[in-house]
Amino acid sequence: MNAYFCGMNSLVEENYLKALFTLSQDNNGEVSVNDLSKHLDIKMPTVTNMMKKLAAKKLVHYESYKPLRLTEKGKKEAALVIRKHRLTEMYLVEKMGFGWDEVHEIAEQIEHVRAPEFFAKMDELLNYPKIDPHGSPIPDKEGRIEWNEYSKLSDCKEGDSVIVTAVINTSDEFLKFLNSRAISLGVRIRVEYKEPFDNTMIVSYGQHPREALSHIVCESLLVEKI
Amino acid sequence: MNAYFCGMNSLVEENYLKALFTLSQDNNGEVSVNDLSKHLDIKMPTVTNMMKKLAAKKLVHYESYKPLRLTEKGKKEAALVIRKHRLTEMYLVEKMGFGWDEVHEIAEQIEHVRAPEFFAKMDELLNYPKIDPHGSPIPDKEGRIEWNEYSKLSDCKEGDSVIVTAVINTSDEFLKFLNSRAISLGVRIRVEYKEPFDNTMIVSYGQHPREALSHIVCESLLVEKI
DNA sequence: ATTCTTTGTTAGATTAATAAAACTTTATAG
DNA sequence: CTATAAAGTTTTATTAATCTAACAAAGAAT
Repeated sequence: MNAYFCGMNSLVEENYLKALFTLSQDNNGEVSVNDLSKHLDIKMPTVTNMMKKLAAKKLVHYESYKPLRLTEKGKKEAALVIRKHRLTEMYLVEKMGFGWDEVHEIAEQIEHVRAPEFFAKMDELLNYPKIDPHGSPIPDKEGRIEWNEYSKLSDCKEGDSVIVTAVINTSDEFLKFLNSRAISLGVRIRVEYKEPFDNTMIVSYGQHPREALSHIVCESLLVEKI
Repeated sequence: MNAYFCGMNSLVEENYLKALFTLSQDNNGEVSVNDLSKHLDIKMPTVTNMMKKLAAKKLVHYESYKPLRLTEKGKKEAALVIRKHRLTEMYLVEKMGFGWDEVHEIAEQIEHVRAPEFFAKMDELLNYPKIDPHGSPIPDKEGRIEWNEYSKLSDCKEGDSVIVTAVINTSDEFLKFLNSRAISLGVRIRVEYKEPFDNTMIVSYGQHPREALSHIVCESLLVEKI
């Protein structure tokens, strides 16, 4: 058998779990064999078969003709794969200089690497990020996910009041910039005006009644609406 | 079939090629089925089978009961896998702070990632290194290898004259240190004395008749004997 | 030169992941 | 309430990678 190369729970299994996890978010935990089949581009009989195997491993609840549901164990496994994927995306963007749009395919591959130290190191070098470059939450080492509704400051409207919750870009320059404007996690910001031409925002916060933040900056600040 | 996940030439195939390449260096290009079998920890019949498949793909020359030999195409493929492995090792050490001893297993996994941009980026960030952290040459993008005989300065004896050919550690601090002592690629160094206690070396070069280089420094300098 | 050992090959079987064809269940539309 | 469509399942088959057992060739040792 091939488990030596592909790892204990194979890369194939990881892909099924990830797909189940993703699809189940849109439909309160239930996934149809058909949707899964289409999502993975694998024929339905194959999917049915694999579901029986995953059920035998207590990773999914499976009953004939019923919708599929991940077990708690399955959810955790899936979350850990997603953790590897999102950490990788974050690393590729932050530390290697890839664009947000370029990293998905690469991360799709690297997420299957079996080397905990490697992912732990990325986590450390990124300073234990809670979100990925697209603002999606990164599950923790136990597979737990903080389901916060983050939005980019750049997506807020005039009059919105928000709390800065995370930064996407953690480059030195950006952090220095934030520092120079006394913006840090937890700061409460109000959008006073949004320039239609270049999307620059005039905001107020703390001792700063009127700061201009460029669109680039606003895109890298994730906030929670209040 | 599984090629969608494992890639065009599977990860398994890559491992056979890599092993063939490695083993053939010790024996002017010839490898026995037995050695390959032991090296990969795969039984002989399986190896024979695989050799027939690789022969069908023109990657090895195979004749019953004769030693195995990689074809030119096979050598190139193998070198490209080794390139990915060594680039990865170099990246893990240089950019992520792993120790030389920790990186092999991780690189063993990442070398099978199919994402040319990823390896190209590592290459770029490492400034196109020619050798890996152990001083082994990194094949170029065409799979060509410069077969130079590099040794570490720390392995040289009193009286040896050498030319500095490469540095293993490319950290800012180390490069600054080298700069401060006017050591750069191409400098001709003579080992005057080697302190038995801590392996510090007293060397002479250019305008410097007597510089002391610690063991740590000497281990990071690769040289060509003359 | 005959025997024994090592090395290599063949044949047959297994497992994981897949698909095609045929069949069954559930849902939908008259 | 049937008839049909859609979704799901079963059965059978294929491919890649592996193994064990049995056999064959090459090489070494007397």
